[in-house]
Amino acid sequence: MGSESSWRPGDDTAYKPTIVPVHNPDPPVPSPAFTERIARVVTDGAALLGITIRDVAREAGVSTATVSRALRGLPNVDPVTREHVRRVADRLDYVISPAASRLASGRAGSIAVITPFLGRWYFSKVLSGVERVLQRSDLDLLLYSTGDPSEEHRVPPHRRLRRRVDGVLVIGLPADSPDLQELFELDMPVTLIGAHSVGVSSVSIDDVEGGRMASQHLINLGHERIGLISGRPLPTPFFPENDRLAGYRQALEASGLSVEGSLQVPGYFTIEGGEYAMTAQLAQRTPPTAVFAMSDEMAFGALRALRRHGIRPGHDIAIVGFDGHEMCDMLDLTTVTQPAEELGSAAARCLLDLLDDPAREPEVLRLPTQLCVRGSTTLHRTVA
Amino acid sequence: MGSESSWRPGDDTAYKPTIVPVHNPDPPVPSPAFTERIARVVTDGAALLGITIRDVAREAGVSTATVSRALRGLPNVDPVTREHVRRVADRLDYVISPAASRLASGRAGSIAVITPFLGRWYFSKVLSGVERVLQRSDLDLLLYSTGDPSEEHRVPPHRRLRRRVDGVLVIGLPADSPDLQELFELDMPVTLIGAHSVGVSSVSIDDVEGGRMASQHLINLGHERIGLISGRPLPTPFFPENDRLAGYRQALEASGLSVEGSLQVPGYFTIEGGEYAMTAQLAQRTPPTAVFAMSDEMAFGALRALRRHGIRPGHDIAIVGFDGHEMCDMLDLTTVTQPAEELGSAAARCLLDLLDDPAREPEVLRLPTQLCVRGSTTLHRTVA
DNA sequence: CTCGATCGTGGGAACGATGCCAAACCGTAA
DNA sequence: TTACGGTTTGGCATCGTTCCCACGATCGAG
Repeated sequence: MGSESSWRPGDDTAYKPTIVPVHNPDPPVPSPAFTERIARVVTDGAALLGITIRDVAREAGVSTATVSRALRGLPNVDPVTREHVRRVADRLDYVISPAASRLASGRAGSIAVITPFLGRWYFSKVLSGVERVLQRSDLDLLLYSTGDPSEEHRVPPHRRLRRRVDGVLVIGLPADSPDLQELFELDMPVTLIGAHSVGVSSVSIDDVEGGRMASQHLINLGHERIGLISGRPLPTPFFPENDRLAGYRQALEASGLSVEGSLQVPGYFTIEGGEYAMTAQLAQRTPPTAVFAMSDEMAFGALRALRRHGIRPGHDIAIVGFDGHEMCDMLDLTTVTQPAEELGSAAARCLLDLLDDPAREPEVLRLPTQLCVRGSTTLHRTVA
Repeated sequence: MGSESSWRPGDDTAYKPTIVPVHNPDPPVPSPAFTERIARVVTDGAALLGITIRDVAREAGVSTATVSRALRGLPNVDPVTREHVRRVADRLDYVISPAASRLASGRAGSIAVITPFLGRWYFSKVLSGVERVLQRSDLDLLLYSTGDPSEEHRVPPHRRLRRRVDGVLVIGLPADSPDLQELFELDMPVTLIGAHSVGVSSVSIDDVEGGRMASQHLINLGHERIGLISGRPLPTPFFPENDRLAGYRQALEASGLSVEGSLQVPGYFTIEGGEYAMTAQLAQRTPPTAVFAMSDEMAFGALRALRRHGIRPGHDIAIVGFDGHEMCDMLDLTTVTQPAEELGSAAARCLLDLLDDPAREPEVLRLPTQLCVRGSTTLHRTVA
């Protein structure tokens, strides 16, 4: 280490380049408390005890209040003092105790991410985006997975969240869900991802537009019987993809096409589900000539079903997915791309802003989607 | 609510079914502290303050110590007292303050999961398994993503972990990594996932065996030029898949086949990387007749490259992946399946055990892999 | 030169639980 | 009756910060 900058308060305790100041035989005399502390370190093991802010304060010759202010970057600390405190803290390898800090400040220092799934494409991508932003804040990211919103929650997290987090990020819960209402009652900052609700911050895509885009694309190709592979069975009141469904319906109605319930089959957002749904579509007396799957994973399953039946996507039938999964390119699947990771990072930033100033107007962000046309919808269909 | 069970200590403060006990005009007189507290609730807003253990104690007519014991299920509490305290706590909607609890107990009440990636198949599956187990413990799950271990860490988390967590779960960091060494120096319970090291708990698969299984399968089919799509470029000292590579080499050597460096191309565990790697393999003067890709995602990319070149997997070339990705079935890809989610849940259980009793012998678990043969390796090859 | 403002700093009371120890209580045996 | 183990319970110090308030020093304006 280089030369030391000048240093004022309590010059008797001026910075000395000794590594372990305890062994320093010079005045100031080690306070009895400090000696006793060291004794405990020796007997109990250093790891158990750790250095506290008081040790830093004593060693730096200032008060604990000053150490706290200096280390947190608060104003009204002399730059020289601040630097000196930082040095001492560094030298002692001081780590602030989050528990104590949280207790004293009343802040939880962490935010919760609530997601129905972790192992599925969309959710893991969103989470990835969230984490990237949160990493460079000093907030902890607490992860809660609830399982499918239509099922029983494994543990309703609301109770746990109470004094534990400063804000919540919710992925893929429909805005009208009762679970969400409970969450709002906790009144702490919340940002929705992939959903939106009046008076609440949210980052999402325009699902209506996305659904319409996919459907319109099929209509433009001349299709008139357009099937839908939805998520859960359609009478489900609260489900995240109502908007995507609405887009599908609107597009069809706008073109004077009938929206037939028999052409809407649930695929449960899984590959297998998509496969079953496609098979069901094909079993109809008049099968659709085109299918819009509400997620790529279901579309993948649909493609498999088609292959099993010897039906060539893009030739004999048109398929559109939704998400922008990396595999679409491989499988030559037309899809509506959404920026999942960006949804996560934007939402995290949004929540951080909200934490800064809880009175701030809730922000509603819509990120763009894009139709990505591939082989599964190449061939135009002759209008009957 | 129904009738109240009998109740002993301090019968003057016996349970009364009033919702807000403060308004109860009977003795015992509300202590000044309590009145003052309520005043603050009124002015500052109830949400800010919250009910503390003292409120519960006062309302239940017992000491805070008893409340603490009763609510935490500690022994030596009269069942009647316990039930009564529980009821009162419930009625007041009391939530324990994690910060205070942690400060007093010295436990952090949370564990960290450190993973290089979140958005990739393997890691998201493992995380999913971890979360499922941790959910029903009372520990918080803190998520830290580091980015690729070969790159610079975005934030070295070790410092942050110090007083923040009771234990650490590490996914996919090679046991000999320097990062891991630093982690061990924190000396708190650690369980490795997908790696193993002497003296440390770990849950992994037998990667050597897995790599050999895949390679041997190709050898058995009569292949003699077997390419490898690895992760990072091979001279990398610390990378998680050294074992998988070792299995590949062992299998080849055991069959008297030469292990050629030119047949080992990095694919960076991504689809694109796999595609490039496969293209590079094909560009060789004598391309391999079979390829083992160290992950399914890279194998997917390889398949795409093959399609681009008009080469039919299973006919003109054999491909084996590694992981057991759901898409393998769709793409008819032979692969070595590993139980990613179970790795996560087993590791979480292992860490919980370790937290219970830190002196316990470190547990080393190996979960089985399985070769899953599909169309990409069906055709036998005539031995030259 | 005096009077505020402003800045830097220290003292000490919270924050809300836990955990140790002693006290109270209980039933039983001497 | 007393003594005595065992169980319940209460009192209180403690964990390591933050935050409020007070205090002294410095400085420019009147």
